[in-house]
Amino acid sequence: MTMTIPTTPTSYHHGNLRQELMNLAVKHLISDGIGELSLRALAREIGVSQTAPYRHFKDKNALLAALATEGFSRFFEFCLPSEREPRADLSLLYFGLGYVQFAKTHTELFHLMFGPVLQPRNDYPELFAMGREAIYKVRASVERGYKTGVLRELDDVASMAHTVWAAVHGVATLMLDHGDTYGYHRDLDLQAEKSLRMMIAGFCTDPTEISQLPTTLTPYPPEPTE
Amino acid sequence: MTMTIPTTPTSYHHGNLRQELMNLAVKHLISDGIGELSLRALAREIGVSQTAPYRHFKDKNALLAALATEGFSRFFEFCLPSEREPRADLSLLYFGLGYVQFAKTHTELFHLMFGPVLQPRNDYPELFAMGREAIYKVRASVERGYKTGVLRELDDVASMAHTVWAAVHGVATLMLDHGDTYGYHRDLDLQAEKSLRMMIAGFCTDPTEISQLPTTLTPYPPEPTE
DNA sequence: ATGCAATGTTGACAGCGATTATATCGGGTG
DNA sequence: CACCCGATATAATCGCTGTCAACATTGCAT
Repeated sequence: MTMTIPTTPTSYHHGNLRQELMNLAVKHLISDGIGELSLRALAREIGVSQTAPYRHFKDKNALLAALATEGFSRFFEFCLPSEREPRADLSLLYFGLGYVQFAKTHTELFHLMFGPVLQPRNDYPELFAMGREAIYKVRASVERGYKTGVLRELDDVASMAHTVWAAVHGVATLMLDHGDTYGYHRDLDLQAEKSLRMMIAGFCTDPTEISQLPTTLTPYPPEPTE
Repeated sequence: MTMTIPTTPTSYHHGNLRQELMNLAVKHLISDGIGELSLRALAREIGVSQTAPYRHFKDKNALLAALATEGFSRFFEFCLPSEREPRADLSLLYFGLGYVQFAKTHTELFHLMFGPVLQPRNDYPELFAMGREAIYKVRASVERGYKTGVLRELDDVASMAHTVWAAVHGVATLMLDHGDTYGYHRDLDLQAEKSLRMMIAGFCTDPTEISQLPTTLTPYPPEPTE
């Protein structure tokens, strides 16, 4: 009887199936996309019966929802620079840059979190809550921007936050879903950042800070390393 | 031997299968969504064998691509007010409003046309061309706006058009995919229009025209009539 | 008329999500 | 210690799907 930690458990009960399913699912999500992900394939690869996953997830969408929820945790890390930035206008810019960066490096998770696959959201309360949390972060920045006078008070806080969100969301999704309409170049990253700056600058009382901030382009390419 | 026009053909050959498949597919797309659409179900409902559709579409995605391509034709009609408007800034606003309106009334088509389902676009040349045609329309407006001096020359025409596109696209997709994060109200339409105006106004030398134009809200609700 | 390309049919295969009933484990209670 | 119960995994199965290969029918051009 092996007493090793069950990395390769020989026992009847796997013991860590839920987590292992999610880990493997993320991998397949990255390499094959949402549509190709199959519960059966996951179970097969882990070496467990094809119905075992159903002990941990009510159905396939429940697994996807769990992935998306976990994805939000990673997403919030991408937005950390935004929360640490005291200037509200720069904070919004950092939020946008983090948003785009996340979309680029976790494309399939992004589609899961922000796309139409898991709808209506009411069926996934945790996921719903995560979305709310995200928008609240933007609202906080906008409110701060109003108080400090760096943002133009074009509308109430909620509406303004929604607008900022829409701007950022548009840049990111357009980059993902229509990137090949323009060709997949470094230009795309650059264009995304330019678009972000243009729009956010339009919300500022003094746009010079936004335009003067040095570019945050990450070393290109992340290029599918094969 | 009935000589009636084959609305209900009794002959071996259907004669109009391709078009009928597409019509029925659109219907099912509206009521059931992309994921639920099944070639077999379509064939069954039309009263034809389950493999007959493959004489007209290489695979399921080919049918979806055809739908998306056809969808662009309808889409361009929604943008007609934009092309008829001589003032370039208002033209962009109309483009955005048409875009949002289309997304709301043809949600599933919208997801097909602008979402990640049919990717890479290289596999669907006509679809690809349609996307290009759309962006060219925006570019034309931007160029006109530069020449007439109503748009601020924040960047070159292509970049500026991309940015406008991103703004509009963000408003529409956020409305569709995160509408229930805020609740499905008339407020959503209103918010979309406000966001559009805010962003486009930021691109104008004189934003008063944009903000003074009367609201274009259509009678609410389209409400699932069921 | 005849032959060919386009169109539709039949039958089959593998893969999928999901359900039901059954087997195995492990921890807490007597 | 023995026992039982809940949590977990299994086996067998259903109905559905996309897709393929081989065959049947049609209409049009020659």
